[in-house]
Amino acid sequence: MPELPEVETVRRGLAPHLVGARIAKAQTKRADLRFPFPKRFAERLEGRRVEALRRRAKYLLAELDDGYIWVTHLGMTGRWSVIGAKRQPGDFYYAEPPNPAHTHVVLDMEAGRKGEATRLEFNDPRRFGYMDLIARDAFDSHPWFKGLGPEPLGNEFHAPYLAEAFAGKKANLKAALLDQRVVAGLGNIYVVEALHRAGIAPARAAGSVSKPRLEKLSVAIREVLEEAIAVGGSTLSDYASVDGAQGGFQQRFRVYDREGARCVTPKCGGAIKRAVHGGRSTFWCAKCQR
DNA sequence: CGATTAACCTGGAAGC
DNA sequence: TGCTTCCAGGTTAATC
Repeated sequence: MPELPEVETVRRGLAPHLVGARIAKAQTKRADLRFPFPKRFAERLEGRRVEALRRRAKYLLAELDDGYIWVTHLGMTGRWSVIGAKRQPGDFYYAEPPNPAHTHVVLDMEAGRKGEATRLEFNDPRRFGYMDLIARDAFDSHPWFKGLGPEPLGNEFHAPYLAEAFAGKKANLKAALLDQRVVAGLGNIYVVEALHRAGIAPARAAGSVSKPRLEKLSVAIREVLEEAIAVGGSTLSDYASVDGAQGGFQQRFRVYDREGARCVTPKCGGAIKRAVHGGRSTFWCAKCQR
């Protein structure tokens, strides 16, 4: 269930092992994930030094020293693990180790920032994840990236932007926020949670929402993402960070997966509803979301 | 244009 | 103990 906060958590966990380090050995265990790996993928990774690890929307971007960007999308169940990472019992629980039958990429790193040689494994039971190597100067025109909207935690995302993006739109708000061309990185959980915090019904036509409400919405989106990142994202079943730690934000869901429960908004207490739209569950409080 | 369905895959939970 | 059905973080194409 990697949405923006989960991908960001993985990025932060992976960075100390990747950035500044050279890939000593790369192995793929099959020819494809959701899509075929690029030609000679493993060979092209071997010997490369990772100069930076960034995130765009739900993609991880590793900038290599040969001018290529190595892209990973985690799909639904993709997981990067640092093998042998010390598990430090802290605020969060630990996930089951991934099933080795679904480990598809193995990287042996030379020394990273921490000075340790580590093994990194990509595991993905459903194989909705995907990877590619994109030349840096072709990145902006690449089909996965050229149409993406602004980062919701970036400076270009604010109420006036939403007003412009939604102008004349008859699609419902929830669908509009899931559209990566409008804003990049939100998924089902965080859209539903942000709409609840903003007090707006998911079925509202996007173009019909007032400016003050869009202000509330833009703030709610930022807040929910920042809170989620601070606790390592949300774990429904598969997701875990690179050291096996589960997220903590699932304990703070106000509507997601809470059908029939009472709304926690002060003085509300309405019943949380669930409906399916476009094949995905939507949760909201019929009393305080208008 | 917008809404819905299916497709890509596996595994876990629930129902009978 | 089976077996079947439904469901899940994402993305994209086809169809109505």
